[in-house]
Amino acid sequence: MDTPARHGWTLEELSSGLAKAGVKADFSTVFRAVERLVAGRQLRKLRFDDSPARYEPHGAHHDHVRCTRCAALVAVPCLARQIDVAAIERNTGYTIDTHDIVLDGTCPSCRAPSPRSKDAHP
Amino acid sequence: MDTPARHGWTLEELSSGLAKAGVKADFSTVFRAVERLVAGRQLRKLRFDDSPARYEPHGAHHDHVRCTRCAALVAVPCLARQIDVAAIERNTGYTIDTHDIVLDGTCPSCRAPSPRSKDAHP
DNA sequence: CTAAGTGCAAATCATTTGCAACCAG
DNA sequence: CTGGTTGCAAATGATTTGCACTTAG
Repeated sequence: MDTPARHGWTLEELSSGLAKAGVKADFSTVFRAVERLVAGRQLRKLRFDDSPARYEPHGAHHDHVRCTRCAALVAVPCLARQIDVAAIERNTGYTIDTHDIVLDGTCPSCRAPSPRSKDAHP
Repeated sequence: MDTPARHGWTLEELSSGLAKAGVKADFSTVFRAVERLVAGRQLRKLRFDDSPARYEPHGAHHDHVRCTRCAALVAVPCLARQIDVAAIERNTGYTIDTHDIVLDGTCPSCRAPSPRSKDAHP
């Protein structure tokens, strides 16, 4: 099933979205604007697998669960609270300020209903 | 430079590494072999930011801490144990089988105690 | 012989960048 | 005028794919 939730936008989506909204902006202009926002920490750049980068407003942080078969994406509340970040900062010397957590698995639809599985074994 | 820990290999590294080891294999051959292994769950494909994909043996799982300034990468023991995965499976209906956790922050060297920083910026 | 694996070159795809025209101050 | 933006086109970089050719079984 299709997920109504947005997990940020790709440049393509932003660009065509703007166009549809009547704003004329070249792809490269959108690209430059967005990159500027990323640099200024207004946006976060997300990478899922091989798909094009997605950008999300920096405040809207949440983590993701992703179906490895159909690539469906679901957002879950920030999981970092469950991680002992302080311990990691202590052990690595790094100062942590954000994160990207993606849990990979199989979504309900891809899991059982279908009787035909093709790529399960060698 | 320092390569205390490997975080998988890029195709480029694998390819040239093989060459150096006397194995003659075209880039595309390496690519196909590696992708096959990923499909067969022998390797995991990792994505860090914009850099080329890295592949790591599926068993060697660990998570990462990354410096947003110099991109230095450090491995930390699997953090998923700290996350209540069961709850997520319950809430999303997904079956989780793996994950990718990247904590972003600033490494000690970039934090600035030292006057000389490699990539100083305005 | 047949199917699978390989090298090479060319095609894709997503992103970046160079540069001249353009707009606000 | 002057500096910062834009659009367009062309350049990159990383992957992927088509196809003819070997090679193992």
